[in-house]
Amino acid sequence: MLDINFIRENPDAVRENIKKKFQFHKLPLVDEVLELDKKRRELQQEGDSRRADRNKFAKSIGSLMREGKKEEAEAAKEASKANNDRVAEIEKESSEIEVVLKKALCSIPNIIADDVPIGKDDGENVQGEVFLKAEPKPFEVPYHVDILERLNGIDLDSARRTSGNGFYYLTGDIARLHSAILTYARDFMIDKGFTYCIPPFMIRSDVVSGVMSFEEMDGMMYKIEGEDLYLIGTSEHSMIGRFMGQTIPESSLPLTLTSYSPCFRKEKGAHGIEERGIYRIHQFEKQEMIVICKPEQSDEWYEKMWRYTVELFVSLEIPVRQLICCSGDLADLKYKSCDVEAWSPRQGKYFEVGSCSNLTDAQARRLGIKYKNEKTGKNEYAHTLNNTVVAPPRMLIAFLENHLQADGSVYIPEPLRKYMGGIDKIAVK
RNA sequence: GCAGAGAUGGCGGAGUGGUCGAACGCGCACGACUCGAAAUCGUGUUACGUAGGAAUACGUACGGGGGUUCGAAUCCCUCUCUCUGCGCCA
Repeated sequence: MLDINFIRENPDAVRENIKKKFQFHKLPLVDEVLELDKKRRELQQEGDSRRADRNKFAKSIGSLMREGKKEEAEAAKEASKANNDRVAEIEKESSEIEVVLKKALCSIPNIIADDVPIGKDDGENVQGEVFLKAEPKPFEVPYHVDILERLNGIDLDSARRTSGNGFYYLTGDIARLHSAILTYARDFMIDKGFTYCIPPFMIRSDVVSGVMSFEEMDGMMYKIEGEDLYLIGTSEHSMIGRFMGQTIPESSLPLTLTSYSPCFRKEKGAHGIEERGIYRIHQFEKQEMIVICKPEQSDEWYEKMWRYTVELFVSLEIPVRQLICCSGDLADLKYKSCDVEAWSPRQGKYFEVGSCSNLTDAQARRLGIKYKNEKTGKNEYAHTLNNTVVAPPRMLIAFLENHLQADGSVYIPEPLRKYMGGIDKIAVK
């Protein structure tokens, strides 16, 4: 969500930005917004002066009553009523305009960073840095479910019976490995100075509609029957919701938080939900990082954040690369975004294991997340960023494929061993 | 879950239909006094929107939403949260 004042002053920059994102159908929105904004301000001016009149009437009626001038007071009441009718009309009209304006404003994409590659869709995303050498295995790498089953680490049949497609039982050493990865990731982020946080796993509808559009909500969120509660799709929802409408003291910025939560997603219409396995599922767990900072700090934090994820994967000896999101693939709120992708020796390509985004002030403006600028004394919108630290079980796929040995066992890299009771491999049962 | 009480500015806390953006106190900022400080005295101190170069003016906001009224912090409805007691429970 852009600042209406910015659009008013820089309509061409806004149009140029829309073109860069190949959203030509949204170009008319700029003029629509300018028009609505003009109308809105006109209405406000008339409304304000009418309301000023209402206040004057009310005051004079008050003093007339006290002086006992009954008839004059009644006459003033009549006059006031007529004025109030007009106020009501204006209020109705303004609130209608407000709704349309807000919707249009939310559809206009955030200004993207200068260094975002221009491209139509995800096919034009650009490879960034590459870490560790991506190599094929000297033997055939089976599908991850087969690896898991051979290690006695998964029970999909039972999960289908109890919960349906898109759920899983992880068992034994694999379940332990899953927890070990999360615990390691948690400690990894704490060591980077982040504050560990366990948020609510359910949030109210007003928070949901604050953090996402109706379409996203419909496609992702599970609603609790009979309650005004939804299961979170990511801890970002409750982590960012925590700061809705809040003004944060400048001295406590940047807020660097790492949160754990299970994530629940309907994945309505999503590609791959029918696929057997744990790549796309209705429930998974995730360690996330959230940064809320001053505007001048967000570029720096963005760089740091995706590199932390890379560092974590590299420490677990999993080859990864950065994939820079091109303009057309960038969600509307994002200024800049990249995925961290892990190497799949089975498929001979990289696949997404995390996503890092700088939303600048777009999300903060929408949700009213501000900080008090001590220098100017003004409240200003903060910048928000989020990134995946690690999300098993998806990450498990990369882990298993990369650490599978010729004998069918799976190698455990050193940093994880202390969370696995000291073992250095998971052997075939 | 039941019963009762409550939610007001950065904090404490008045205010039960008009003169209330809100007494008073604390805090904070500036000034005076002082070599300097404390104490004291004085002045100022909410946010957001609109107009304006600015000073400023007007509007909105007393947990959220809705209603009654010419006029609502104050009355009514509703939701949320907090406290106390009872009940239940990892």
